Amino acid sequence: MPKRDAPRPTDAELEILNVLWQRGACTVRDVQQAISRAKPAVGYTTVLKLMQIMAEKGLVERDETERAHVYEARLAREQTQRQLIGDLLERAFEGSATKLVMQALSAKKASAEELTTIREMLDEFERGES
Amino acid sequence: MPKRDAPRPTDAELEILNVLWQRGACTVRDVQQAISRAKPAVGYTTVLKLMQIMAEKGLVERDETERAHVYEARLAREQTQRQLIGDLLERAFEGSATKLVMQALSAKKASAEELTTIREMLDEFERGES
DNA sequence: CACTAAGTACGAAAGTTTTCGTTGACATTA
DNA sequence: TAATGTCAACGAAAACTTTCGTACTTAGTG
Repeated sequence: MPKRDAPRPTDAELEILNVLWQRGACTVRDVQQAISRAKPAVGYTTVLKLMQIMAEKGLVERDETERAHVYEARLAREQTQRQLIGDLLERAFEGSATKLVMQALSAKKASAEELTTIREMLDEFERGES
Repeated sequence: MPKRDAPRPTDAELEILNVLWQRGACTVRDVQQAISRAKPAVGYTTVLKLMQIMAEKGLVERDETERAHVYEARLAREQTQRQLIGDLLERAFEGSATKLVMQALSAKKASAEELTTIREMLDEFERGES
């Protein structure tokens, strides 16, 4: 049986994935401490349980060779980002990427620098597509 | 007491909001039928219950003057879209609108026409901001 | 009036997500 | 070796989401 598609990660799962993407493969303790640095702190076993569930769901891969298991995100950050964007596109934007981009720019006042980067991206995108 | 901020709508709630945005103020039956046209059908009382909860949460406003209550989205579609995008930006894109736009374009192959529209938006945005 | 149709309210079940306590295994060290 | 600390596993509680059955109300109709 091939690995089933990874489901959309929940909020708490995404928080864990962010740590794994930023720091690479991690133990549960690594992740728990990283999260607790930025937040009111969540218990160790909470994070452990979530990561076990994520392994079952196929969101992360677990290396059990060491006593402290090491977890790694199974999909690249960009891949998950595309998944989340595509999902939101369908659920809230009627599939219109244009509208989504428009709201993205007004949701977070983009800097001039960002706008330039986006313009460059558009150029590249157009070249690659046509 | 001022109305508390509307929380992020859940998946099922967003589906209802989509109907209200598209058709304007609606009764529960209107919404239930609209949803059932596009889906395996969900029960009437399910939709009713959801809309009652949404009224409590402040996602919709309810007009009870008629026997069949009439519901209306409390926030404009664009406002909710911004909320969802802003939320996703924080949770999955480290706040980088640029990265989000990039993934949006590659998640859904944007057409040349869309790219043009986006460019125009960027121009307008830049003028308005600087 | 009795009956039916269409509506709201309510509560509870089922599913999912998030939380953490407890247990037992294993390692480190006094 | 005994005590202490770290870990995975498990189960269950708590919170939230989605579903629908049932009861009650009101309006229309024979």
